[in-house]
Amino acid sequence: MKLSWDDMRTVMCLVRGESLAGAAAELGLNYTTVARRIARAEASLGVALFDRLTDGYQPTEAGVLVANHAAKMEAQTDTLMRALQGRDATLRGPLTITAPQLLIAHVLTPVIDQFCMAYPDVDLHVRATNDLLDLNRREADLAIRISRDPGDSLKGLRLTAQQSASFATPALARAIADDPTRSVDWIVYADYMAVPKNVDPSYPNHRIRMTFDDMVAIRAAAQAGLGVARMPLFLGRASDGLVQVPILPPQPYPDIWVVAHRDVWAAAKVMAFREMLVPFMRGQRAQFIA
Amino acid sequence: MKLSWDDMRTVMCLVRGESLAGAAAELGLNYTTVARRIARAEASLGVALFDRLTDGYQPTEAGVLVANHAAKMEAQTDTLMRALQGRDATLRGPLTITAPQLLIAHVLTPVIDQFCMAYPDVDLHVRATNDLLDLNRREADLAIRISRDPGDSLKGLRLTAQQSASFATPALARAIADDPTRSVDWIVYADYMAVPKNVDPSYPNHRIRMTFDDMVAIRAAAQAGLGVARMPLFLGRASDGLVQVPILPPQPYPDIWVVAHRDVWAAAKVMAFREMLVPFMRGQRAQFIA
DNA sequence: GCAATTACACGCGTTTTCGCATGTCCGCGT
DNA sequence: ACGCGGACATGCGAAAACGCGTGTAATTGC
Repeated sequence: MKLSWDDMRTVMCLVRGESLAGAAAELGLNYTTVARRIARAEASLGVALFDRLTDGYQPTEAGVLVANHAAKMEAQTDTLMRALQGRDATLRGPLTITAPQLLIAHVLTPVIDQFCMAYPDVDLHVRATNDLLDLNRREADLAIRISRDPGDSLKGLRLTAQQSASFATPALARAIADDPTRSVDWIVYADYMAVPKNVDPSYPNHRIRMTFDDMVAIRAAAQAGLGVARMPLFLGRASDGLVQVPILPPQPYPDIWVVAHRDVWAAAKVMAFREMLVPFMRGQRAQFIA
Repeated sequence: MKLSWDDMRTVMCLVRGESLAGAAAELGLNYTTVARRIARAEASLGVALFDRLTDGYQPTEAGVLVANHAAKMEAQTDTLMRALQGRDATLRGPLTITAPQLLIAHVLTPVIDQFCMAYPDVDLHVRATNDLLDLNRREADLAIRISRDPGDSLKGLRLTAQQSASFATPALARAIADDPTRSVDWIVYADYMAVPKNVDPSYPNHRIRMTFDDMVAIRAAAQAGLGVARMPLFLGRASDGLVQVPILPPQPYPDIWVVAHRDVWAAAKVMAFREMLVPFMRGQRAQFIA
């Protein structure tokens, strides 16, 4: 009736991963090892933790119980790791940052490069994604986010305000300018199935031509001349083949923040990055507002 | 920067055990293994967790940090184990009970024997000690305690009230009866450096002859005729060579309880023991009160 | 209806981990 | 001063854990 802590973690990963292979991937192990550990855990507890079904391992009630407790232990290790990281005064070793794909591509590359040059002993991992990584679970140490506030349990600094506006190809822009009453084709976000508010009333006719769930795709569609897209000023200005059109005057858009968990906010590497990022972004403010 | 959960546990045990050997004993490992795990933990974290001094391993600030978080994880595993145990509906496997030394010796032996006969598949461990074992940390599953209430987070059932009284050898008892004014020598608890309250006023002269921190020793001294001792009725009555003396009339004494953690209270083995214990103790009540 | 895929069990050879024996350093008491 | 015991380091052989390859059953896709 004595269970290894690592075996508890394995049980948790198997419940979470829903298959030996999934758990093994999360643990960085071969799936046979996961199977063996589960067998050992069940033997030492004398309780079945999983039902072996044809399509995989299905946790029993007891298995879920173990997994839930292990999850709390994992939260504890996350807290510990953050605490250790927050104490770390060195400018060596790994640092993971995350930012929206397009912000990295069009704005942040220089400051990332500058940081790597200045601190060659830091091995910087950049996770360019639009998903919000969980800083509590240490998926990243520092995040640059577009949002209205830094969020709970996170510490943040507002880097700049920004605005959005409407963009299209020069040809389409000219056509609309020539005939403001023609119907304007919009390319919009999938979950925002409407023409943007506050469009200039000189352009009375609109329709939604297509929707995407990804800004890269929206921009590509706009660059292909398929319609007008609303996007942050920095993005439209940095995109070849697009010009700003006056249909939608510059609108408020969520601010850009740099955020980190409170525990790691003061870590040397996190501070060093921030101290390079903040003045850099201050110098770039003109890109973001009209 | 990835630390095995078992290594965290090892760090905690080393901080707690204060030497490789102490930690190894707690973990059931060889001390070399502990040393290796600590070295591995430090390597993977890149932080010194212990200072190697000539007289052993001294935890650094970071080591204490790790140990504190591991302690919280341990509490979590304890909770889990109790939960699993509470779900256990079998009457097989280990069951650990604890009770005061003298209560086992003079009262409980028959019911313990009865239980072992009735449930031969349960391997019962009895921890006869006056220390209060920590039921939260699963040092025992069920405890029989002499106290005024079951205590926080524990569930309990009052088995019987009891009283204390004064006991001495028959010779000493006669001598005092012959001359109530002679000075009565008392043998008392070390931390209770006073003659018991509520002594019969017919015996006006008292002095404390000696103190002990252990009831077995007090009884032995009384049996050797060194003086009068206050003890629970059941104990004095069951002790060869002692008779009750009327100096101290029967006094209230803390009740006897059976207690267990709430999580394991309803476990099959715990219930089975309780269901044997409760009627047994009911039958023994006359032993405990005048 | 048959190939491809997913998910797992099993056996074998390798790597890692572990326990034991030995050696060193140091403080302590005689 | 010298022996003794506690606490740790080190090297070696044994044991445990692991990864890989193969085999099987059920499901999916064409």
